[in-house]
Amino acid sequence: MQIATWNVNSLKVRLPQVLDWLAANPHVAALALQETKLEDANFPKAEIEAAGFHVAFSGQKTYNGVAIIAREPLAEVSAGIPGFANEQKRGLAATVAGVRLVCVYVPNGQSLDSDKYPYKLGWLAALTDWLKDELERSPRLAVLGDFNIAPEDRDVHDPAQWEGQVLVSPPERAALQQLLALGLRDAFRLFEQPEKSFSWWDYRGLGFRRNAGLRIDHILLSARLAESCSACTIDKEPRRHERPSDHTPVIATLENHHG
DNA sequence: ATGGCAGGGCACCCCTGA
Repeated sequence: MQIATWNVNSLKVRLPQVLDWLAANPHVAALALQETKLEDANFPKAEIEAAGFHVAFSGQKTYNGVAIIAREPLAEVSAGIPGFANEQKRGLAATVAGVRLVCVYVPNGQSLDSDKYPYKLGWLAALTDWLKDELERSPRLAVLGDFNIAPEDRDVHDPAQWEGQVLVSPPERAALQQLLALGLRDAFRLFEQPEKSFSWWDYRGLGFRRNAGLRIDHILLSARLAESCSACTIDKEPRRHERPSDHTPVIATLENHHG
């Protein structure tokens, strides 16, 4: 089975692309979406179910919003981070085919001197606390989403240009390392990868054409799932579409095993 | 030093994204 994540930057605009992509990628058992930007009352549940999928979602008007689309029913669905103020709809967990999936849209942070920056770090700390418990309950766990953190300089098209900015700052990178220290692995780095591999490119200034991007969308796997992971790839194809999202899907392939 | 592009709200210019 494959699991995938994609920040769609408005599901209202991108739903046809999402359904086309799922049809073209039949091994994707579950797809985590971020930035749906839809209140639950307006979520296209019927359209997604009519296409043969199951779906869970947690959204709000204008900003944020997360969803998980799956080919099998979703169990034990929970929105948000337990014990954390969840006005911003940025987290969703569900179990699909025996795998615990946690879909995250980590706050952007805006800039290092913004109030949103400490909010981002606090959000990540709360996520880490929660996932520690979640991992004890669910050894087969994957955290998928837009982390808004480029883990290392090799995940940045121009590290000198980005130095000192949000998405690459040492405290953000340290927060990601704290998350990994729970026993999670960055699926993409389990394998040899092409240099200059990114998952987001700025709409402005021909960012995609210049490959001026960042790798900020990640799939983190528990030790058990990392053992069964045989590939992790970034699918750049949707970024070439008309009206693309600025992010592209990231896909991890998990070999079937028992237990 | 600034804006570039895109989406949404909601009323046309502003906010946010990354």
